[in-house]
Amino acid sequence: MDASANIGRREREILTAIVESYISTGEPVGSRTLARANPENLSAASIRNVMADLADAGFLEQPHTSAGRVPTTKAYRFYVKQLTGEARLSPADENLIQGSLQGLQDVPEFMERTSHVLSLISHSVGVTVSSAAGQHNALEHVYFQRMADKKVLAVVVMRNGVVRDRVLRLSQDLPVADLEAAAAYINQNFRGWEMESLRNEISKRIQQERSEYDRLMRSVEQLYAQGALATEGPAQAVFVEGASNLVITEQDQERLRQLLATLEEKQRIVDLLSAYLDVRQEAVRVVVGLEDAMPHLSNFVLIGMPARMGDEVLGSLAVIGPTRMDYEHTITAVSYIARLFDQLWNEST
Amino acid sequence: MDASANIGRREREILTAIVESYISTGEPVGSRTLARANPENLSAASIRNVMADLADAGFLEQPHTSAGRVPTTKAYRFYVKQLTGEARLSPADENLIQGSLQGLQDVPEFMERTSHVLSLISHSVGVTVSSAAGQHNALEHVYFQRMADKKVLAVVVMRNGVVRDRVLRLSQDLPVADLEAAAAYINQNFRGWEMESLRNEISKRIQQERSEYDRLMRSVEQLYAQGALATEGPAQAVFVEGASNLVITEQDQERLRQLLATLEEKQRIVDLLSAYLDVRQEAVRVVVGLEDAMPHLSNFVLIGMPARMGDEVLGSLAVIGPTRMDYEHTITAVSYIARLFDQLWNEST
DNA sequence: TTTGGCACTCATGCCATTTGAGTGCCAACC
DNA sequence: GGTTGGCACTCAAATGGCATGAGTGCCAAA
Repeated sequence: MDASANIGRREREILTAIVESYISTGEPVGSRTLARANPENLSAASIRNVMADLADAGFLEQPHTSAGRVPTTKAYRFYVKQLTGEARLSPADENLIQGSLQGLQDVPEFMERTSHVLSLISHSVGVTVSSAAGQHNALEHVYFQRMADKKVLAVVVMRNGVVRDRVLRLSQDLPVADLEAAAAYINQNFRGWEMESLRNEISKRIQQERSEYDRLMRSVEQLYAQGALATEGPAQAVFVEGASNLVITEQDQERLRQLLATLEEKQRIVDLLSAYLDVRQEAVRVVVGLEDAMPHLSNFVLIGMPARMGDEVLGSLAVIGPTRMDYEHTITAVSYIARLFDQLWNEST
Repeated sequence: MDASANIGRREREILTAIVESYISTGEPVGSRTLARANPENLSAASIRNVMADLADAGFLEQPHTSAGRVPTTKAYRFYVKQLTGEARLSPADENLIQGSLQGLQDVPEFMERTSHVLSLISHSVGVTVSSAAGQHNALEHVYFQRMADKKVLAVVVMRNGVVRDRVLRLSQDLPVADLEAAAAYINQNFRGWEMESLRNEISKRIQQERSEYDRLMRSVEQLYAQGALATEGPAQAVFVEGASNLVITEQDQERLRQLLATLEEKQRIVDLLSAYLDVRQEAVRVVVGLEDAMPHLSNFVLIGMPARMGDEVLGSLAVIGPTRMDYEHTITAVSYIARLFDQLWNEST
């Protein structure tokens, strides 16, 4: 039943050679060229036979009758699966990465530089997304500043150093003294609490006190209701770099335009990564054929993994590029950066 | 001496017609077509004469001998200068803008949405840069959090609601109590001070106290030395949107690639805007011919102005696009958004 | 000063032709 | 039976000739 069953050693070698040739040249690959390039024992005619089989099994396609063969999505998946994953980055690349990530101050900075360096190394689009604030985030300090009538700036500092600020619009004005009291109350009672349980507890206390006349709790309630302690914060930060690399790959004008437009829509990137990358995965994931999730990204590949700092997932890093890409190189780079990030952060903290 | 001297009414009309025709079609414009399109009294031959004069004066160029004329940079500058600036946006565009800017929370959000809406309206690249923190920024509150050995998170809240956080690496560890004391000292003594004079005063006091043994001042000095109160903050936020629009305009592959690459380098954008936009300018500035500042941006135009909130300059907004663009429309949109921003902010504050 | 006419230029599009890489299939070979 | 060489056939892409048409410059007439 399964067409892949008839894949023997010979077939595998030829398929690999075809994929690699197509990746490097971009031209449909014919039996003759292949026979000449890989001067193993095989002749063009034998290769032709194998190619016909591979085409039947759905690994190859012909753009038109008298052209060479082009690998299908299935072929790329097969090719990626049989990569050993033991490749190492070149020293030059390691230096490039280490240099780029030196002296990092915060996570967004890491995200930005990573997307950049990924785009350089993969010659495709480097993409990073910082997670919505993690669940395992403990409160360190809150601060409220009255800015105008009914308008309050809330600054929340988490234990891990993330600072979140937002402007709240209250239904009723609160004087500075009340704001200070509310901040003091929260800081004294909830410092070190995880944000989620903190929110639960506060809403519980608000319920309890509701009946009573308690000026303090009424202030807290107002602030809480307006999301003073919400952690989703602003939209997740998304960094997309290297879009210019697509110009070379993508010949068709209209497709290129749509591609760039898609990459500009941050939300789509977030969706894409969250659809394909699993927070728990330990290794790089390669997704060939993104057309299901995003029609404009047919013939594109996602190579990515979550960025961890110990147990906490701080975001995802990925490369989005054409199926014709150096998989091994890119996979190695992505995994290298993810590992390095975890290390760097631990060391310097 | 000045070639523009011989520009009469007739010449001006024809030049304007040529520029407009070229903007809308992209084809070199010939005397015949022009005569047919603008069925005024003039015949092709007369127009030819005028065109020859305009070409001599440096307003027109020919791609090759037997082709029509193309406006030069000089012609665009002339064209822009004679625009009345009295155009109004279409209601649709006004709605689009107002809708996009509804419910703004903070300046970066404004910047992001504005670059997007500008790219939509101009069909070019919308660019916004948020200023490095203004000079006229008063301190509201600082907060220090010890994160690890010699590592401190500094959070500075300004009176205008800008929150800046950075991780400091101290040469010597400070216990939590010292950090709290330092924060309290700064908050009590300098709340409401402008950042710049604040910094001067602090460094003065540090000088004075240097000889004495004063634990508090030593803590403050350390924190200050590591930039706890620096306001440049992280790199300025730059938002570039609509790069996909360039695909249609720019036919040449290699040029397109360089263009996109240039637009991806945030620092270049900052440089470009700061080179051409003056903080004090009240109106939209149109810069035709960016090749001086950036070779890859030849044949490109910058249309922008600073974004103000009262007296304070919060950043710049601009459109970067090909010389073939709808100047009047874009100018109007840029100025409309800048005005709207100032309004919106004042209203809601 | 404006206009019509005329000779000349050149990019562009069209067509027919050639070229070359590729395929499929068959018969021969080890 | 898998492998190979040979052969006829296909088709995209490159090539070159040719017609087309928009454009120019210049000149002479209105």
